[in-house]
Amino acid sequence: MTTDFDTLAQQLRDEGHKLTQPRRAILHALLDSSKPLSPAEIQERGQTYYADLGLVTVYRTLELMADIGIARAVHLADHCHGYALATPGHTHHVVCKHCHGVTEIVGCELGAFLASVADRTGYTITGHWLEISGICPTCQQNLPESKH
Amino acid sequence: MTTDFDTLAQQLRDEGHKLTQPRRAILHALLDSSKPLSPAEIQERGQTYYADLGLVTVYRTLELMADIGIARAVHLADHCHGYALATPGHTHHVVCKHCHGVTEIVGCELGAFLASVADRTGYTITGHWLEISGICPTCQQNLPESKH
DNA sequence: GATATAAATGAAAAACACTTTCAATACGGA
DNA sequence: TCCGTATTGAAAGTGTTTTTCATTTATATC
Ligand SMILES: [Mn+2]
Ligand SMILES: [Mn+2]
Ligand SMILES: [Zn+2]
Ligand SMILES: [Zn+2]
Repeated sequence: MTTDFDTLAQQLRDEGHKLTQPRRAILHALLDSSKPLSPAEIQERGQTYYADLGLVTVYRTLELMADIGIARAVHLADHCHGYALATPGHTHHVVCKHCHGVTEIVGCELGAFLASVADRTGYTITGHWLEISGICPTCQQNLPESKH
Repeated sequence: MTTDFDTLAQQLRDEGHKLTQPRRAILHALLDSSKPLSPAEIQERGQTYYADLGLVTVYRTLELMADIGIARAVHLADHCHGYALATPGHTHHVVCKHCHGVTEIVGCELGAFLASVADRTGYTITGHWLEISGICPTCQQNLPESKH
């Protein structure tokens, strides 16, 4: 159940990537932390494992690890890059990975889930983001073949 | 039900803010669009309504409108600022608005909701973000008073 | 263990996104 | 119409992410 270093390292190898010192350092940094880290934080912590670790490599490696499924990007509340009018009633969005079109989902059915989160964590919940990604109907038609 | 220009403009006035040409232009730009726009896109489109619209004003106005509840920030998939290991089983996070601590939520209870989204929109759903914000138990104790 | 080769790296610079400062302007009440 | 203040845009500053490219490193093969 616990993801350990060797398992993650092997996943890299299995996907045909090299197991380099920078990548080892980044894995260790992520394993050490109980919370999401910014690229700069990952560089800083990773340098205790590999002193020359560069920031550019951190960016590249995180992208690679996210592609493979080893790491995941977590949006922090700052630096939001899009705005929409706040339609009454609270909505969410589905974004097409291919054409980047956005479809609004009216209605939010997270009430019960959020209540249970409040229960389990002790947090007072004040807001949430939900964004769904997929392929829109139009793009499904135009690209019935490839995968990436 | 439809949010029209006059209603939104009046909301600005009601909150004690001036109804300026830049703000009008930004409202029009947002009303025109069916999807979330970046600040730069809003400036560009807003300039068809007010040619001198500056980007700084766009940032300030969006923040104001979000405070009032007229606009909302929507995270687009780019420019993520944090990474975490993809723990097995798919998790979400609650982020404390005060201390920025992060608590992981194990388990995802969105299956039924996502299925209904697929039904309603025709999208093939390939992934989702859910992030919850609130005040953690510790911060609730340390700040039982103020609001902002 | 040495060698060959492509993948991966870090430095530097460029591109981009966002914020702060401040003098000039425009809104809205009187 | 006039006035006081909220609001504005230019400019400069800060921090983040990407691109480019010469060098280095991992690994497969010998
Ligand atoms: Mn919701
Ligand atoms: Mn989920
Ligand atoms: Zn599409
Ligand atoms: Zn907290």
